Amino acid sequence: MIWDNELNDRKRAILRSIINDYIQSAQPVGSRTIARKHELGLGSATIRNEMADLEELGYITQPHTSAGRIPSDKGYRFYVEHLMEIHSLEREEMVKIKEAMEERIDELNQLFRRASIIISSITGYTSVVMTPQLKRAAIKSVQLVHVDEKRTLVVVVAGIGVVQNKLVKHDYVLNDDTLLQKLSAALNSIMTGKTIDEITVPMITELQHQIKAPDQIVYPVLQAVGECVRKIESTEVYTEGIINILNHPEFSDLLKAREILELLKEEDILADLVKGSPSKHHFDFKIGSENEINQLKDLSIITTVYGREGQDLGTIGVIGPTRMAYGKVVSAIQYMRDLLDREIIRIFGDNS
Amino acid sequence: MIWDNELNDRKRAILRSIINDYIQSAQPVGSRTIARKHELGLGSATIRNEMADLEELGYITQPHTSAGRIPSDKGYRFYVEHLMEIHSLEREEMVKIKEAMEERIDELNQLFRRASIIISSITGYTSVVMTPQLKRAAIKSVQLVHVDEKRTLVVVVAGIGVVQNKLVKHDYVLNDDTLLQKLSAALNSIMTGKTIDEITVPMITELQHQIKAPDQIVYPVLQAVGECVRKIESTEVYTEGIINILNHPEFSDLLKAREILELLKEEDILADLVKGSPSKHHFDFKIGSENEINQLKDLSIITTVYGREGQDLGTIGVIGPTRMAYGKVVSAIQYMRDLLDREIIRIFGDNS
DNA sequence: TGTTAGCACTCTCACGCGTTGAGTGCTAAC
DNA sequence: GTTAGCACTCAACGCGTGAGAGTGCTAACA
Repeated sequence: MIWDNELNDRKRAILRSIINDYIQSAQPVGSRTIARKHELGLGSATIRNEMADLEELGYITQPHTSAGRIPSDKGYRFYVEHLMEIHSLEREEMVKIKEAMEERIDELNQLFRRASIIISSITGYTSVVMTPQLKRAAIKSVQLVHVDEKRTLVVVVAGIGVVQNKLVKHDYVLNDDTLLQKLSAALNSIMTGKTIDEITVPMITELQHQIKAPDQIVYPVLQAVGECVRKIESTEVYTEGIINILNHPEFSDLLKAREILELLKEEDILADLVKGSPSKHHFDFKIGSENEINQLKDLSIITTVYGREGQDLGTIGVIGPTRMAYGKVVSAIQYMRDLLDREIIRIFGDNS
Repeated sequence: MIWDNELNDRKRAILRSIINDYIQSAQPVGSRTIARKHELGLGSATIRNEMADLEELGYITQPHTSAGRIPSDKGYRFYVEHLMEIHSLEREEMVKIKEAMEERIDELNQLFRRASIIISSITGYTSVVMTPQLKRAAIKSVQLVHVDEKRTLVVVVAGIGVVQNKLVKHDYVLNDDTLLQKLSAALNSIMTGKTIDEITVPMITELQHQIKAPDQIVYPVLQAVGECVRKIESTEVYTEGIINILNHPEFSDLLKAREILELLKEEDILADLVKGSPSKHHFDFKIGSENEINQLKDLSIITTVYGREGQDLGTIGVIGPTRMAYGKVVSAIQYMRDLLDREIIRIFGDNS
């Protein structure tokens, strides 16, 4: 950032005041307000001059000549990088979060859903939690469970301990599970330790030769295994509090609001939005027009990653208006990320 | 309905015209409009007189003296009972629905989700699908699957063929699944054919005596079985297109819209709203203030039931403004219900 | 007796207009 | 370099006015 020195301390202080005020009030803020509220020991005229400079430099803009100033995307960018104060959460908020997270949870999807709900309720914005993406997961075991004569449950356990299952319906009539046991053992012998794309057609034909299981059962089962692996490897997106968007005056225009809600509903768009926080202990900000999608240029997105270092890293984030309480959101996400990390270790054990 | 004769044919025709027009335009409709658009062979003055009568009887109201009339809840009620024409769906709509439903689906939740999405997209309103409630489901079998040394997957199959599973984490270290097989067999021997509340404590202690499995594994497993049964017996609510609400001019007031969205988000409220369509082949209408929840008095809800007669009946419905295209919605729901019935039989087989 | 043309009346909505107030930029004095 | 003062700008608000849609009522008609 070569521009860091473009602003002297006084300008920074004024910019910070403007943004803090605007975040709180959603109203353009004028020089008098700054002079009065924040004790900078400056008169309004001085502040006016500085504001004119800040405007020329592109940190703030004026909606119209006789209005106060509002921060530009560049202003917010400078704010999150240099000016923002991150005051930690209120004690009661922490308690609330902790209590909610400590209710007995032992499935991952519950955990993520819960986390998403809490973050959105604490911040008042929209939350997104993306599950870790497990690329090319090695299969640990495959189990077949006899449900009834025409249906079988396929269970796949992957390397780090994620489990998926799928019910298959087949035309072949199974009266007991002896065939399934044989098939299950055979599947394990060829699949264990491999990723799905290491399993080749010859292996399958070989398998069929060995145990002479009919096609009507083998194919559906294989397909289900593939489906389970796909589910294991794919990421899921949990989102909560989408309609919180409506609480903020910048979206009082129904048409715009609808458009945004429509977009945020789509999981793949959300996934696109929040992806790309590379390292841990680092927050990624996308502010307003830094976002690729044009309709969302009045939104900011704050994300970070959670999970065991180097392993399954998922993303957690918050979407809100550019005029977002950045400091508060950062601390909320931070707190939740730490809790998530702890819970994940509790559920999976610490095999790092 | 003692009032059925309160309206002669002409009044009915006029009322129908008013409602059809209003459903389409969302504007108060005046006497001239009716006289012109619908060929009733009557002058506007005559219609004005009839409208005055209809107003006095409470079927329509005037927003203010010099505006046209809009239907009251009572008017809509009469409309759905006597006046509404149910023209079947457009051919292309049917094709669209059928194609969407015929993509390979073999899990029930996918089916319901899909149905919900389609209904909401066809009608442009909010759709709700409630899964069948299986009260006191008999357990058909319980299977335990060895996942890794500290985790076991519990699979419960219930009478009609519904399957649920839950992953349990236990402190006891399992190196292979011999113990699980024994436990599984024992569980089956005491649980098969019983509902969950027929299983008593003595049975459990007896079981523990027999197979000498440690508490650290038996208790978590039992709890998981209970959890699975709970999931099997509980209903789930699928809803889609909530924000379609915003498309309708009656909810252009952001505050009201937000309130409604907030309510429709809650699963239990939805469940409350749509419950209570007793018999099959019958539509249940809740119009405006007939609804218990005051904030939703501008909404109507149309529901019907699907599923195999006498057995697992679920509910499918649509929520929209009282000014809803009732005819269209009814035919869409009808069509979808038939498809759902067929699919359910396909998945479960017809063991009725 | 039912229907309809005509008319006066009512009320909303959109438009234009002046006023108000917040906030600015500039200048001159400190 | 800072600040008080002043003229200027512009959105927002309230108000009055006129157009338009729709009504109810009356009187005439079939």
